[in-house]
This record gives sequence, structure tokens and C-alpha cells, in this order.
Amino acid sequence: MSEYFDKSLRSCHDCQCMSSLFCLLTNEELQLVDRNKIHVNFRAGETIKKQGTFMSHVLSVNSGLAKLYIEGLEGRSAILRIVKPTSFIGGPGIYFDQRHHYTITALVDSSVCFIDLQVFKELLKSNRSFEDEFLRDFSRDVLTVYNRLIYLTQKQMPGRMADALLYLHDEIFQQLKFPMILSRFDLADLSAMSRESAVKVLRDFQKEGLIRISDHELELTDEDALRKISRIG
Amino acid sequence: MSEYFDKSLRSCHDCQCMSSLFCLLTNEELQLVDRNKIHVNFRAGETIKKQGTFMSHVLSVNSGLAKLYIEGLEGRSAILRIVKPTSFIGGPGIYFDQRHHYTITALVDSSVCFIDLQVFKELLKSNRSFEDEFLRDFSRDVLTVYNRLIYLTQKQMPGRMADALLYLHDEIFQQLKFPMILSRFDLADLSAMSRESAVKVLRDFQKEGLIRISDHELELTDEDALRKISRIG
DNA sequence: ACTTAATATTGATATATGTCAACCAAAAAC
DNA sequence: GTTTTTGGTTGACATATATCAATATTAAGT
Repeated sequence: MSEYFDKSLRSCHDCQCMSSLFCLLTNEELQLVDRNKIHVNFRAGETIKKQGTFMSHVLSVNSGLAKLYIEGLEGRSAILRIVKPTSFIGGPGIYFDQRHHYTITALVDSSVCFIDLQVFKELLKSNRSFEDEFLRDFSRDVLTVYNRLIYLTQKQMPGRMADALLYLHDEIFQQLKFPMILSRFDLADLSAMSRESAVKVLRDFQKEGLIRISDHELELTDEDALRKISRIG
Repeated sequence: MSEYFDKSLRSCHDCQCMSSLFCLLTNEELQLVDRNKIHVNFRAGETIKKQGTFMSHVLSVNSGLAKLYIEGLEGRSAILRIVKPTSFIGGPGIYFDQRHHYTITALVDSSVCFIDLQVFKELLKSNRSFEDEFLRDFSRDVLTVYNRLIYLTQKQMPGRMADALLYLHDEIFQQLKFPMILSRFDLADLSAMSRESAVKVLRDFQKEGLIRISDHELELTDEDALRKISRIG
């Protein structure tokens, strides 16, 4: 039997990679999730969810990595955040209009659970601590976007790129050396600049010895200097 | 007796200007709000709430107008929205860290109710439709910030300024001619540009007959053209 | 009414950033 | 293996935007 199918048969109770949110559910509630979820594997580059579509399910990323971005004007995009395993994707559409307000694309092969929205909402209503924790996570995401708004509009390119790289370090990999999952295009979308400008800023960083890029790996060789660039904008 | 004191004695039940949210409360719940609120009047220019402070209360704006902004880098600010009467101010701090994540300043003389945060949270828990409506409002605000992120980073100055003016028309005054409550500084903070640039863009708009400014009033004389400028960025 | 301070205006200039075009390298398709 | 495509790189150039400095205007204080 293929691994693809095998994973989709595994129940939530045995799942090592469910969102920490679901730890707050009772056994019965977790069974409810189990019966109302769909598990799907995605290849790198595939679109997991498209902005504007009806939110029939909320998502939980079990393994892999994805980019979550808003499709803006004239084909340009703004990456809001990178989604890493065990994290949960809902967004304001849950409460507002039952729509997805951003597109999510797999950066590497990823496995995702789709949980029925109505079932999810019932859980929010029936389990208070689950709801509290969910709203806490949601609010943290909102604050991240507030921060992004500030630094994207008030810093200039080197500061924005430094922030993007430090974000990957601090929030995603927690290591100075990590795989280059993002193309220059993606880095540009993450730091609100043109693709060519992203290339140039990265080259400057390399020349000054702040980073090293080789074989699909990126290394922050002078983290302190990057933090300083981030600070002075 | 001064009007100041008179207003603070009036109970929520008689209040013509409470947030529509509170219509969902029962009489008993409204009494609870009444007993746990403080009413304060502010003069134009006064700070109603300062970013970073402990969120002991949530706010409800009864009359007047205020600007809600994030204090960013080097004294610069980003106005998130203009707060008009009958609207409610909470923000992600309610669920995340019990802090205010933006500063609110009165643009004109304003009257504001401060409602105890713990009492407010109890109401969210005890009254389901109240919570639903609150979360819906919250989510709408979040979406507005997402939109702002996109247009502030992807449009250039004329488009951003047109958006700012149309925002005032669409969301705040609903009239083509309205009082100029915002200084050029404020308009700059609302459209993410320098104060001098704001002046120049507005002058260009005036020269082209898109707007007229006189005696603290601003008139959108060519709304269609402004919408076009907004669209093409 | 006078003085002071805050805001608004303007043009000159510097700088940041985007765009264009050409080219290269690596990966994917055939 | 060759071709095609995609992503990456680079420099020249155009443009958007900020900054600076000087001045005008308006509001606020006394």
C-alpha cells in the first residue's frame, strides 16, 4: 500500500504531527475531528488553498512547509508568513465571511489535514480552553501582520531583507544554516521589493560577509550585523 | 452641573450612542456593563490610550472622532483606521497579552466609555451571539489591515493618497464634502509617505480638479477620477 | 495686538527603488 | 544529449520618493 494512502488512514489519536491546539480536545472531540477530516499530500509548488475560495475546511499542516500569501495588484504577492508543521491555518474568514483570504502553496512536499469548518466551529463553542487557545494563536498572527505592516512601510530594502532572513531563522529553522526553500522571487514577496532588487540586496549581504549561499543552503554568517541592519532600517 | 459630569452619570440603557454590539446584551448584562464602566470626555489632540500600556479596559467611542495608529520606527506612525462614534476598540491584545497595541488620539472632542476587560470577557463567554458579533467585527478589522498592507506596499503615492481620501468618504463621512479633521501629517501617516510628499500629491490633485480644499473642508470634486487613480495604483 | 510655536508649502537636490534588457546557469522536458 | 524553460544575475537607466532648507501661513499663548 502506498505511503500516501497509509497516512490518510491513520487516526488523529496516533498522529504525531497534529497542531498543539488539538491537545486541548477530549478523546470524544478528537474522534469528531477524526471523522470529519480529510488528509491530503501535496508536492512542492502545488497550491493547497486558493485565495477567495469558500472556506469549507480549516487546515492543519502536519509536515512540510508552505508559504501563505495575499495576491495583490498586477500579479504581485505579499507573503504573510511561512507555515511550518504542526501549525494551524484559519484566518479572519472563519468569523467573517467563510472565505480564504490568502493563497497557500507548498514550498516542499507537505501533508495537510482539512477539517470541516462547521465541526471546527462546534468545537470552539463546546470547548472553552480550545477556543481560548485558538483565539490566542489567531491574535498572535494578527500582531505579526501589524508588525509587518510597520516594517514594510518604514524600513528600506536592506532592513526589510534582513528582517526576512531573521524571520526564517527565528521562527522557522532556529539554525544559522538552513535550506533555501524560498526563491529570490519569494524573498522579494516577503520583503516587498522587486525580484531584481532582492537579488542585489542579497549579493551585497554576501559581499559584506553577512550571509553565505551555496547548494540550496543559506547561512547567516554574521547574525549580529543583520540584526543591526534590521534595527537601523 | 457641567455637561461633563452629566454624561458620566447617564446609564447605558438610555445611551443613544453605545456600540451596536451592546444591543445584543440582555438587560442584566447591560447593567453589568453599566456598573463596570467609566465615562471620560477628551479634548481634540488628547491621547485616549497609549500603545504598550496594560489593557485594563476596552473602549467604546460614543461621540467624536479619533485616530488609531501604531507608533513605528523613529517617531513615524501608521494610522490603521479612523474611529467613529458607536464603534468599539479592542484589538488582538484582548486574547493575546492584555496590552494595547496601538495609540488612540482624539481628532475632535470625543466621549469614550472604558469597560472593564474582565467583565467584557465574561460577557463574551456568557453571551454567544454577543461573542459571534464581536469576533465578526474583529475579523473585519483584521481584513482591513490586510488590505492596507497590500495597497501600502504595492501602490505608489497618488494611489495611496486616493485610497486615503476615498476611505474617509466611504467609511467615515459618506459625503463628498467633509471637514478636514486630518492634518497633512496625519494624511501622510495614513498613506505611508513623508509629510512633504503628502502636500505635493494633494496639490497635484487640486491642480487637476480632483479635490478642493477650503476653510477646513475637503471636497472630492471628481470621485470617479480618484477611484481610477486608486485602481491603477 | 504681539509673540511664539506649530503646521503647511515649495523647489532643489539626493537617494532609493523599479524597470529594462541582456545574459547565464540550472533544472526540466523531450 | 539536446532543447526548452525557469530562475538567477548584472549593469544601465528611469523614476519615485525622501530629505533638506527656506519661507509662508495659521493657530496658540500671553
